[in-house]
Amino acid sequence: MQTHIPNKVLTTALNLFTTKGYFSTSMRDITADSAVSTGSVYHYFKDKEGVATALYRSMIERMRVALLHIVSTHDTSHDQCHAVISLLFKIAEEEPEVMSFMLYTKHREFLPAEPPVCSSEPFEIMRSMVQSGMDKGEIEQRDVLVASTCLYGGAIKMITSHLDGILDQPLSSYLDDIWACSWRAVASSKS
Amino acid sequence: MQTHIPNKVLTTALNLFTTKGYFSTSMRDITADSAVSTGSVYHYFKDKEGVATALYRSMIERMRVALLHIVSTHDTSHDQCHAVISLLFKIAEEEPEVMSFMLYTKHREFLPAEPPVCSSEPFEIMRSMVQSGMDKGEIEQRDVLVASTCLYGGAIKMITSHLDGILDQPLSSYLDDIWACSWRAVASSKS
DNA sequence: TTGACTAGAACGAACGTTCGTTTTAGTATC
DNA sequence: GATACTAAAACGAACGTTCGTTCTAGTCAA
Repeated sequence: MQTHIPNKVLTTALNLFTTKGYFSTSMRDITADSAVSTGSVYHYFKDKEGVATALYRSMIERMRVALLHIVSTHDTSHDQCHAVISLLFKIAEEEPEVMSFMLYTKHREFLPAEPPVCSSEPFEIMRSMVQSGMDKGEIEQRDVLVASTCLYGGAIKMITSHLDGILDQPLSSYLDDIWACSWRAVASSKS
Repeated sequence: MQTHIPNKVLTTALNLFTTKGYFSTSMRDITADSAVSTGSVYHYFKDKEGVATALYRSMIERMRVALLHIVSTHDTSHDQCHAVISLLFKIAEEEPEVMSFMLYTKHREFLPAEPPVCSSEPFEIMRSMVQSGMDKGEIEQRDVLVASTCLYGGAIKMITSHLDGILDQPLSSYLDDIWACSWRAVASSKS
């Protein structure tokens, strides 16, 4: 049972946005499901877009912290990137709404002011892991965007498949297989 | 200059849906930009969703035909899959709206009746290429969904990056690089 | 009493859609 | 060939609904 009103609103909004979509959830839906009155919602948030922005920012921030923690607790790019994909899979399974809103939602459509997810700080941290892997010779030299896209692309596609419900097995059971493919795509030949 | 009304409507809708998003384009926008009256639009299409459905179906069909042609004109899975990615890159560059609507739009939000893109026939054909590659020993044995996701995932992510406008170079200049990574991810060790 | 908070009725704008009408194109009648 | 009729196509003003938001009234701590 949550008591803090902004959190109640954000949690409700997250659920509604990911199940019905941003445009198909009305402020009335949010007030009804969260049991918070219209007045209160507008007291804490400027408008509907403000709710979505707050949600988006809080998730970006959460990811940023988690990724920086991974960087500081793993030595090789190999281990860092593996930890990233493990983390993404874990969140996708335990909190699919969070992953869904972060990866699978076209924020541009209702958050025109925010930069695209791929330009966000978390994705930049992920790319910097790849870059340092290339500097150290773990990862073959090539355009860092290409390498990152190939390394993470498969895993992310797998997550969206999971969110779409087209996977037979639990997502985590694919982790080793996906990682083997993804790493092989970019690893330098000497490793 | 188009004269066939349904085509005028569909072309206009495609442009508006991909630039403003489905929910942010009104029927008034469509009638204004296409210079077709409200009455005529509703004469040819049941409702707004009907316009989107027709658009979606026509694209799926177009892809289906193109992919079957690739299958029939290339012998190895290697060549087939390479041709697929080339085709996707070509469409993404020459008709970004088409790619955008096909790959990057959350159809589920406004086309709840349609199956997700990844379950559509085109994607099934793409997976069958991978499956036959595994049967022939070109591609390492593993879950076909995992292999397909890894093989195509990077390229598709690259396309969405292109559509987001975060690429420095023209998309096609990344093709060889991406293909090298992608194929290496799944190719059997003996090849 | 004041100020932060809550409540939900009320508002105006914008939406998807309908519908009565006009225009067009084709066909039958003389 | 001219006329009358018909059905489909095209039109756009108008409708009812729903939306995001505002506003006024009220509550409760301090």
